[in-house]
Amino acid sequence: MLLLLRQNNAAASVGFGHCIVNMYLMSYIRHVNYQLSLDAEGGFVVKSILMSSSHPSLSIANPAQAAGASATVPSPTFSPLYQQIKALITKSLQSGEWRPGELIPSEIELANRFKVSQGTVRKAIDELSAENLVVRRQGKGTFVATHHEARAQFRFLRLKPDVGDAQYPENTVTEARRLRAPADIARQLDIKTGDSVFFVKRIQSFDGAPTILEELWLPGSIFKGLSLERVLQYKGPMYALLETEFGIQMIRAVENIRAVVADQSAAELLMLPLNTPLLSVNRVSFTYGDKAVEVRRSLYVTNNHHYQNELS
Amino acid sequence: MLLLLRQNNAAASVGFGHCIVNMYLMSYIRHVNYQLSLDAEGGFVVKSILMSSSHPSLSIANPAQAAGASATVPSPTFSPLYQQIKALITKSLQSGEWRPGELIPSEIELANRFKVSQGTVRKAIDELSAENLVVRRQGKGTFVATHHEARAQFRFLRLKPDVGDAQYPENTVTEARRLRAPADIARQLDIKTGDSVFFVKRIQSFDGAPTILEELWLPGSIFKGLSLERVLQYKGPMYALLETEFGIQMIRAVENIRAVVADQSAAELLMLPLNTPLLSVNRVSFTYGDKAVEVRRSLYVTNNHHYQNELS
DNA sequence: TAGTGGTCTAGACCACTAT
DNA sequence: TAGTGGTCTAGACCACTAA
Repeated sequence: MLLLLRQNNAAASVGFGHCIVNMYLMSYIRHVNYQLSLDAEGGFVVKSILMSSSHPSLSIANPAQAAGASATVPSPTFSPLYQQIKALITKSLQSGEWRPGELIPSEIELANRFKVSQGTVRKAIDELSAENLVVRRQGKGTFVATHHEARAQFRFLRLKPDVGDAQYPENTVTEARRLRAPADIARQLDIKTGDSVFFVKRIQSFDGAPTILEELWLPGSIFKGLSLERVLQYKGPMYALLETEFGIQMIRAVENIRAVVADQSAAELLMLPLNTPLLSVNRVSFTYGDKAVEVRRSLYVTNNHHYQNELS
Repeated sequence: MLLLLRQNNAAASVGFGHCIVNMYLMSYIRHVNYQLSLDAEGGFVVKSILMSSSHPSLSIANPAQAAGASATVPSPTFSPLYQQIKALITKSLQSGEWRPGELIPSEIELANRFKVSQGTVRKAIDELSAENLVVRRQGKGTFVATHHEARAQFRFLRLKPDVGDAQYPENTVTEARRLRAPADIARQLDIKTGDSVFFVKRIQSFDGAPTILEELWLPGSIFKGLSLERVLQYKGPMYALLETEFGIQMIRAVENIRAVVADQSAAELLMLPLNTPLLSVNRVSFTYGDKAVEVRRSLYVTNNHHYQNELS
């Protein structure tokens, strides 16, 4: 059951199943309490709705959670309608109702489904598009973003050649196995030290020159069944593999960058003199719900490349 | 004189002075030619407008420039109305009609001025806000962004302490003088080698520890009268000084980052051992119209700090 | 030709700020 | 209370795509 709280609607209607409860929220409503019970299909049925009025300036704070129903109901807070719609669409993206690369329903369809105007759906999708979760294509529709696309290849890779256009790196995996999470990795993945993680070590080369040496840690509980064979066999971006095989989409990442010098091991693997300065990039990647699903520690050779960043 | 080309307006009206020419643009219009002449007040007067029709699929390409009037008329291309409004507002920001920190006219006022709906102005301002050129404040109005503000201090500085919150750096200027632009600097500033530039060298410290060693080059033609005294005297962000004293706002920057090791000079100034790895950050900053107005080469000590970047 | 997203309008009510 | 930006709607026409 969906429950949307809206600012600007005089109608009050209550529905069940996959439908909407429109509530006339006037500013004098202080509390909304409602009782829910499970119906035959595992959904919720509204047993009662209580509202109490109070001072006009007081607003309504998260009635769904107050009712203890936050676990299953999509936790509608008193946020703008388009934000609630955005959250609902995001939930469908997360649940796999529409898979990466697929067309999502048109704005008009979504507007009908959620019983809001097209403009409100549009604003929700505008934000999703700005966050690169979906891609709009005029005349065709709106598509779920995917890592299987030329455009997406360099979305998370900021290392550019000093001259010429960005190229696809050539991949050499040197290690890929399951191991127990060290404390620092576990902390960044929000799991427990010693929990199972899948570890990958690889070298990426441009024009035959080893340029990136990186180590990846992926939570074993999420990426069950990942193996050396699968990693070796797959040609293409790692995030595309994870998306297709495990249904996990990387949608955001934070990188912390430092300067270091090459130690013996790095120098050998990157075919550089000892103590060559390198960029150390520590990335944590997130999927829906701000859940960390990858730690990646990379060393970038910046002799003929640079890390490019736009500020505004 | 303003000339707006609009997609969705059945009215065709022609006005003079600070007003608008609404043109009914149907898709069969192939060319728009108009002759302009100067009026008594230095503005333009429309002498004639010619349109020729053609195949429906052909669109109109920049009639103002075709008419040779691009120098004074705000070069209205056949872009969406809100983009044209955005360009006009940007022009007013650039010209200083509204100064940094000041309130700009309300959406309704701007809508009246440009003879468009409030919604169209809103969409234009939405984009300006997303680009950090203006700041919206509900109930108060829309303000021109400024570097004189706590929030803006870290807009262009991505170096964060490993522990604790970002702090204000302490500044030590070691050099500030006029000199002739070296070839590489000149190229990045889009000026000629040997042209006058103002050069600043300074050290920024956090908690007394020298952390950033940087050199700045500013085009002398733009920042006339900049002096060692002025730079030493001013306490606060460099960009705030440039904004206030010279009316030049930094609105965008591109950074290229590499790893290097400290040479003798850097090691001494940063009080580090020789060959300590450092981040080398080469920044080019831009003002309105994508005009480069600063080259900044910084060395960041990343022993207790890191360069933080969000990817999405 | 039908369907999609893109632009534009007009009008309503809201929350927030200042007077 | 008046004025601002924020949300929401309904409806129109546009450009683009594909059948």
